[in-house]
Amino acid sequence: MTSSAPPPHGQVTRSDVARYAGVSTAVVSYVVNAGPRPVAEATATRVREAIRVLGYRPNASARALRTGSTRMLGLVVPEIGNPLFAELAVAVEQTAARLGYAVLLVNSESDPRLERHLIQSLVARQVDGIMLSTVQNGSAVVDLTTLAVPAVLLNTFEGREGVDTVGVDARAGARAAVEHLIGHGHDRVALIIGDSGEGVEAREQGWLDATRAGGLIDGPLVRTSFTRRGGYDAATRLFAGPRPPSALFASSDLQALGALRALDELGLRVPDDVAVVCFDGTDAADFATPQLSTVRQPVERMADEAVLRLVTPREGGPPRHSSFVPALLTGPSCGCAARPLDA
Amino acid sequence: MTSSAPPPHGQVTRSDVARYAGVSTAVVSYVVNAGPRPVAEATATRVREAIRVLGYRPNASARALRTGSTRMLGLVVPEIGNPLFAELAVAVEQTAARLGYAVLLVNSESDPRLERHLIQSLVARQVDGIMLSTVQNGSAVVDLTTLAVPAVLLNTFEGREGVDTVGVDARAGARAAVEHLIGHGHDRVALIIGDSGEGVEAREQGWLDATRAGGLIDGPLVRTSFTRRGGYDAATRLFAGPRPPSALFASSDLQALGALRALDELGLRVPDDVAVVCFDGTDAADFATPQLSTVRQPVERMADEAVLRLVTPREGGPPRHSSFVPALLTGPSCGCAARPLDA
DNA sequence: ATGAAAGCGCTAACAA
DNA sequence: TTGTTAGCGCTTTCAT
Repeated sequence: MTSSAPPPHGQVTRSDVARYAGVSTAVVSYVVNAGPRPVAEATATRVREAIRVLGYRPNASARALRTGSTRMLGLVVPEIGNPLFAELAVAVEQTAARLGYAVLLVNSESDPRLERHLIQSLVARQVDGIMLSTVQNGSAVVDLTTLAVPAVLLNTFEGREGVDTVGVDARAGARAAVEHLIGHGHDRVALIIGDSGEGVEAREQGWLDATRAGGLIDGPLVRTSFTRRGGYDAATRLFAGPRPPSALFASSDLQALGALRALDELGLRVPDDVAVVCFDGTDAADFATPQLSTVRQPVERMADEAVLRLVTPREGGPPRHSSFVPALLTGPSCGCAARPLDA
Repeated sequence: MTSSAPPPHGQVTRSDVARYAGVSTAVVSYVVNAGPRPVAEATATRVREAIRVLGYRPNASARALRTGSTRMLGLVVPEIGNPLFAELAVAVEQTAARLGYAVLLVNSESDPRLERHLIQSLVARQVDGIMLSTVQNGSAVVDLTTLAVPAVLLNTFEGREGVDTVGVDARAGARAAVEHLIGHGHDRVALIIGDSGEGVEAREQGWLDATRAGGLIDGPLVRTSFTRRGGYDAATRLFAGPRPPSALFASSDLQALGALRALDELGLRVPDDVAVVCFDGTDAADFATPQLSTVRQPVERMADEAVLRLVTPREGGPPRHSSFVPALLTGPSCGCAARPLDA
């Protein structure tokens, strides 16, 4: 039993370990980081033992200061209560964790001012990269390019000047959804569309593509928030008018959920009186009553791509846009058969 | 126009600012931190100008290393896809932000092993405190007390040895819910209960309290996960038997959502054939079809309390338990009138 | 294979 | 009121 008890107060540092193991602090570093210089196996064992005995934990702040990397990524979402963003956050976190990064997840609550503030705060905390699911189309992006922190924009439909982007081909997805409704014989397909944020125009365009290709006159359109509440209000308004639609395409699962509620209150049955299809493809759509037909965003793949972009920064070259293809999942809400629920 | 351009590469540091403003680095610190020593207004203005011109941002890692505080809190939740935890996360984030703290939010996916790992990783990142909404009842808590990081357990029904706890009086809430169903004339109230995690026993106990006080025989009980899927499976099973219940109490909003779906598939109407009440009181319950009667957890107040506990550590004294009283929100799913939706 | 030591950017005690 | 400076814990270059 040698001396070298852990210090009475304060944290155990690398030099406590070094002293206990009878080596230099450099060697402790080599052991902890498995490099960059080799260490004799016997020495390494002694060091590991010292670490265990003393309960040593490396100080991440010191390491970050020294290396210039916190191994943290920032993720900004408009609202974590939206299952799409919840799923995205989970996927991002998992991918990041696999690569040794932690994720600082923050909520902009769809507020551009708050969004800006949060981005600044992430930068101040020295995150190694920022993923932004932005509310707005322009301003925050400017910040991003002048930030000196790698950034990627998530949920964008198309590329952006000066930033990497990752998104889904929302136009094609929306078009497929509406074409499917037309295939069911509907000739008046209303659109419930988000009032801001990325990909709104694309979804609207896809809806137009399909209605026009199908020779339909443009159906009614309501612009509202991406929430349950938005969908509820929109559906209520759509069916208050004189010529209600026979089908509904909602730009988010959440909006469709709200619409289902409104339709129920109006005594309209889905899909008999009104067919419904939506966009996102989260669990919430799977378990809605009736199960919602929905355009599934490949959240995991988008998350992987975004994280990879940040942690393997490409040298030079123009910013890139990755577009993923969404898949239409059909279900009873448009008159198709139910799909099996995930286990 | 003096010299002192920002350094060609690398970050602008406090000494760049000091040089530009013609002061010492200490003064820059005093200005940035508004203390601890006073600075002449003229000097402060010059410093602020320098900060602006050079685009200086304090390095959080260096500050953390120096002060021993990262001003970050960790929040561990079992699943961010559950709206209860999403709401909790938002509330925690807001309270923390107000006090100058950021929140590292992580997902344990209800996996005890992962939960442990995440807690360790939060400690390694030097968070100033940890909030844990734990999956399990015992083991992780042990970790917590030996962690040398302030911790508080969220979503607990009662106090715990050695840790601060914050929770809801789930037993009283469950009892109120079930008594309400009995008041509607139901004499066979099934319980769909979570299979692990905090507060499970309390909810079960509250259900028992009510059925026994009402002179009912104990209804059927299904133990399942806290998810939509769990509720769906449980309801399916409950109504496959010979003597189905006339009412259902589910231990989470999500379970109730799943149950609604199952009931619909079985051709049972709510509340005519089966009444449903659940626990949590999230937005999801508000917008379900039909609107769910639910026991609302005061998420914001619990979050406030948890954050406050961590950032204002009390000296000595035994750990404390804060219990909040939930409120029963009635709605059509049990036969009451709909409640107005939040704006 | 290992050790000594510089220095990352910041805060605050001490000096002036 | 302001300046000087030690040192937080770590990584890594340069010696040995």
